[in-house]
Amino acid sequence: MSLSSLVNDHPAAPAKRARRKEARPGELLAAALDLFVEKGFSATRAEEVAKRAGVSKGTLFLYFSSKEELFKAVVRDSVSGRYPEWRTEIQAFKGSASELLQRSMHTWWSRYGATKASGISKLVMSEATNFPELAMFYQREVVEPGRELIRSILQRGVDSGEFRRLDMKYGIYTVLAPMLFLLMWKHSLGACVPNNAPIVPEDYITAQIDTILHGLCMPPAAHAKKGTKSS
Amino acid sequence: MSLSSLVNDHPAAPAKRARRKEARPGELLAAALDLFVEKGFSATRAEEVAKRAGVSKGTLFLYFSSKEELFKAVVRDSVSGRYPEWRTEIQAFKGSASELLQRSMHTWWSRYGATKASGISKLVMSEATNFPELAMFYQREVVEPGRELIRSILQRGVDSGEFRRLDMKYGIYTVLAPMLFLLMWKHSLGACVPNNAPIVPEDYITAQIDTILHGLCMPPAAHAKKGTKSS
DNA sequence: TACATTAATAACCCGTCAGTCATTAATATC
DNA sequence: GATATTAATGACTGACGGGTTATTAATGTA
Repeated sequence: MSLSSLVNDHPAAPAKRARRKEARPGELLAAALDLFVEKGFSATRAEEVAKRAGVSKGTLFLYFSSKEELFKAVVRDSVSGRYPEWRTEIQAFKGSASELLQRSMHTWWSRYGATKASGISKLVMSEATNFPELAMFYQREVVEPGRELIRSILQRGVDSGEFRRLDMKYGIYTVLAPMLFLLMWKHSLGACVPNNAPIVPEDYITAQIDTILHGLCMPPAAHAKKGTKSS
Repeated sequence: MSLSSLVNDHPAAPAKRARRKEARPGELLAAALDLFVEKGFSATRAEEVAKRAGVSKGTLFLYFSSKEELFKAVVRDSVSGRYPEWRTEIQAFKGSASELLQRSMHTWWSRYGATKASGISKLVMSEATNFPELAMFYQREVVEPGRELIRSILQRGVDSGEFRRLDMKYGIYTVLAPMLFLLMWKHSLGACVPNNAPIVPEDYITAQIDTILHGLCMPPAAHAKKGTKSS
């Protein structure tokens, strides 16, 4: 683009003050997602969001009435929207509950955990107490639906006799805790502390699944077979 | 105290400008811990810490050269100091690795997780990327020693044949992840979102231990015994 | 009582930042 | 081309907050 302006600066030139009402909101949301994930809600500067979107601060407030509204729009745009698709896939899955759980966890990582959008979850956990309105918004739009998805997976295993009978209230956390921990780690200490043995998410998840399904203890039946991994 | 000043305001009166060089640091640390835990690092105001310690802002900076130094002092005072005791207790424990793991997790909660000091862990996870120096300080003084403690517990179980052979690198997270998740939850969404089924930490930990040790799947040997819980 | 020392203070400095508003310029209409 | 409309701007405001410093007063010493 800088080339084009050197070679030919009349047509398709960057246009310093272009009027692009349609494109602005999307560009602002993209810039805001980047910066919220990188710095958190509080530390993100409205002016910097605007600059990254190629616009002045005044313009940002022309499209979003406040920083909080901007944040909510980002969440709706890049997090809540994914649930319907996942719900459908889970319901359509043919196979054992173990397989479903494995696939769901790996898929969740590749489609959400590994993307920029996952930084939003970390941000909310981090700043919930300072911005209770945002926390409640997130709880309603993201946490509750997510809980239901996990519950449906576990319930399938219990109903089929594949899983032990579980107290669902806490059983959900068996899945949720390791995944959210991975997210938090990736976006906090894992991101800024030099580590000679960094977590490889896929390996971490594989290891967690193995323990979630089979536990740390030697299986009672497998008397002499030390160290059996199910993989 | 306000009573004493009404009844008798000459001896033992609050003394507006008392010189108490010995007591200040401790009082400032206590006030800082409260506020850091309540609001986080960035959102905590130096002046408010001073006020809570019954002192002016200038006095705070007389004892701690900056907000970051104040924070480090809080960490040393209320987190790092506990490790030697725990290490000793774990090494001295007589009993199975399962029992040791159970006791360690419950003890960790009652002595750390349930206290104010645990808010420091949440704070660091939350603000690590914005304050990398603090993150590295915490990694060195808290995370690494903690990892070693968990490793020693799991290794004991593997050595005795009680646990399956584990990849220690990820095995540690089997214990660490559910505990840190509980901490994060307690200090974030759990603290500000009204919830009709709040997590009861002791029950959560008990449930997690059960899954960590035995997994979700029905034990292969226990053919018809659906839903067996260990505890 | 006089003087020296230093703990404590409060006003101050300087930078930051969410949100506003008068002004400017790109487009639409005639 | 003239005029109206409105997208976009950037200077501005008001509040905030970490850290400093000149001043004050409590205590120790003689």
